[in-house]
Amino acid sequence: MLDLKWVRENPDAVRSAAQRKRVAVDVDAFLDLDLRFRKQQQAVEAMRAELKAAAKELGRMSPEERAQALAGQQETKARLKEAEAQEQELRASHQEQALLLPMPPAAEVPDGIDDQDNVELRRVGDPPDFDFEPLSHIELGEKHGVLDIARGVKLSGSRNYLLLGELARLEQCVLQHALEHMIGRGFEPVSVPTLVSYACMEGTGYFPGGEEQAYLAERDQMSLVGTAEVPLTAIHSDEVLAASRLPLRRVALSPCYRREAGTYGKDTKGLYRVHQFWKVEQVVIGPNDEEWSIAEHQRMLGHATELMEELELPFRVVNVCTGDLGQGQVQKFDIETWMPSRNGYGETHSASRFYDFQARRLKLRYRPEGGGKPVFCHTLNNTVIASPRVLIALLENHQCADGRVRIPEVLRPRFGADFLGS
RNA sequence: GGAGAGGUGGCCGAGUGGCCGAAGGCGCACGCUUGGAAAGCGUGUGUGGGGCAACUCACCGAGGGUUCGAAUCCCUCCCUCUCCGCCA
Repeated sequence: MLDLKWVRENPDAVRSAAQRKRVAVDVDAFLDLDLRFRKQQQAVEAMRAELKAAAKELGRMSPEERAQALAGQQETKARLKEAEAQEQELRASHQEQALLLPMPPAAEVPDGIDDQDNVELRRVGDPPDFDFEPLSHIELGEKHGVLDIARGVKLSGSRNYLLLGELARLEQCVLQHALEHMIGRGFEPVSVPTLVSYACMEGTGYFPGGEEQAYLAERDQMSLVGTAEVPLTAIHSDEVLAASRLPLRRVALSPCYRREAGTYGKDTKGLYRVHQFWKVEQVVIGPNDEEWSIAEHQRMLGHATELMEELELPFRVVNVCTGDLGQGQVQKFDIETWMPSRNGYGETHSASRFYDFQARRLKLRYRPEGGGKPVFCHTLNNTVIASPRVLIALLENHQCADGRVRIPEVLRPRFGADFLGS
């Protein structure tokens, strides 16, 4: 949600934001509607003021006088009712359209159409140079009897899977390690609901627009989240926090659910694109300060890249282009990890900053130091680790000539062995 | 699932038809006091929209209704708590 006063004063900035992000939003139509809505609002308010004043008079009148004056009151009430109906109509479409206005991307976001135009910022680590024919994670998983996609599909349809034995354990080790990685950096671990209200989805910017991607429990008007960003960010919605509590740094390990509608035929093999996965997600709620947000964004990115280095995985960081940005995102950095079977980098992390876009929708505010009006917070989020996608990288990059998979040093104490499949 | 109680400002809590946007307290801000602090005293302090000035409208869980007039009466829904039942 944008500040509508700002939108009225800076229509060009909104037009340009829409253009850069390649979203179809008619700013002029919105401004026109906005004007008509406010006019109608004023008309309604004038009538209400009239009625209110008259009601006070009536209270003081004698019964005979009152009987006479009632007729006029009834007539105004009838007119008001009509005007209110129109106002309601205008308000509904006004709100609907306001929710679609795009947050302007930061100046340093590259222009582009889709992920092809994302700009690589840096590479860390070198893709492995195998002196044997490397296997895909599917082949590796089947070879060791730790991955069963066919039966996952039998249970739940396409894009479902079973991890067994050592691979199931490895997954838990990675997730636990990631969680502790963040706790060690001052983040508070939180166990969150993953079945949430529509308000949470709208507040974080996924609805309206993302309904196709979410599993809905329609009978209960709930939605399964695609990321713990949703509950974590919405924890303090409709609240006014004390400034001293900020920033709130939190991390959650949760299951995530995505319908992956419109991806038929894309990444159909293996564990890359699945309907259900685990993710450790970091979310920060901070003060309304762009400088601070920018710095925190880098810190959060660092938390994830440090972990990837610990896991000894080659990756690169990309500056996501305007066309690939979400409606509310100001800037986004993706971490893409090398996956030999793809012979390329595959997205494993996504770090976004929103400024007050989500906070406005969530009514997430704080009272500034020294009192004063409540101010909307800034919010940011980033993946710490997502599984099974990271398992692709772990299995494929660390495979040995004999088919075993080397476990990175940091995970060995937890995993209890140096290799998977020995 | 059955029975009951309740949802009021940043928080607690009074308020059963007009004098209530709402007592009182806490918290917070400013001032006094102090060597400094605490305590104490005084003053101020809800949110959002429109106008952007005076001012005005809305909001006492949400939505409807009754009434000239609703925090207060009626209906529906949501949520919380207690007891019972069931159960991970």
